Amino acid sequence: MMTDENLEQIIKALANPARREILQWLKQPEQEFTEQPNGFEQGVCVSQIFAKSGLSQSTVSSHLALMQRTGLLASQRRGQWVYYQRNEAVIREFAEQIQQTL
Amino acid sequence: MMTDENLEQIIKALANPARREILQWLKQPEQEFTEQPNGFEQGVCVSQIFAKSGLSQSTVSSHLALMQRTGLLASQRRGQWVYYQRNEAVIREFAEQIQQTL
DNA sequence: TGTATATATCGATATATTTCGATATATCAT
DNA sequence: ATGATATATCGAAATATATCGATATATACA
Repeated sequence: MMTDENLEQIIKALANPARREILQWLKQPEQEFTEQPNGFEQGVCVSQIFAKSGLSQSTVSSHLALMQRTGLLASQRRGQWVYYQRNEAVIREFAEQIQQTL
Repeated sequence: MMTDENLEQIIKALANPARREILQWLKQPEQEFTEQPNGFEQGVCVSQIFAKSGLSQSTVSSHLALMQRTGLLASQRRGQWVYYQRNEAVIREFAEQIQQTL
């Protein structure tokens, strides 16, 4: 069960269009991004998201970091790259919480 | 089917704790507010929400107006009073949209 | 050990949101 | 009409968020 604070964080995270867009892209990496060295198993690396976003590298990095803090995303460093992916469990729980409590 | 713009408005509306709290209060007016002249059938009047909120009258009024613009609330003037109530259809549709598209 | 590449952090600025008090408007009661 | 009550709007100040460029850190490779 998600804390109220976490719920609040997630709602705020979603209140930004750039972050919502990134979250959508990460649903279907094969469709949204070009091939990566190690495939999309561990997620999509920051530079790909950056390339697609039209935002600065620092802005993208901070959006990703924020979504990770909320639990919406998980990240894994693999050498020089950091791969971000959706945390489906958290996303599902958030959606259920909204259904039940809103 | 809700437009993307409306979805965006609603998420932003919910990104504020005072507005979320008001939305919760309006689920069970009998429990949250003192009796009103005409009962709670048409909703709860601004002054009651104001009294409970700890915010200024103008702030409460603007939160309510914003939630009405998004569709989350509906309002009805009855003499000097304006009654606000949840728009359950919109709230339900929003929750479903989140479930399906997040 | 350098140098290149990927990502994160910092500091500054621009924009958006929240909140308030003052005031306007709308309705009611006398 | 006048005064009282309820709500909305306006303008300003405070706070939060988004964004950027510059720079720091982390890893890879020659």
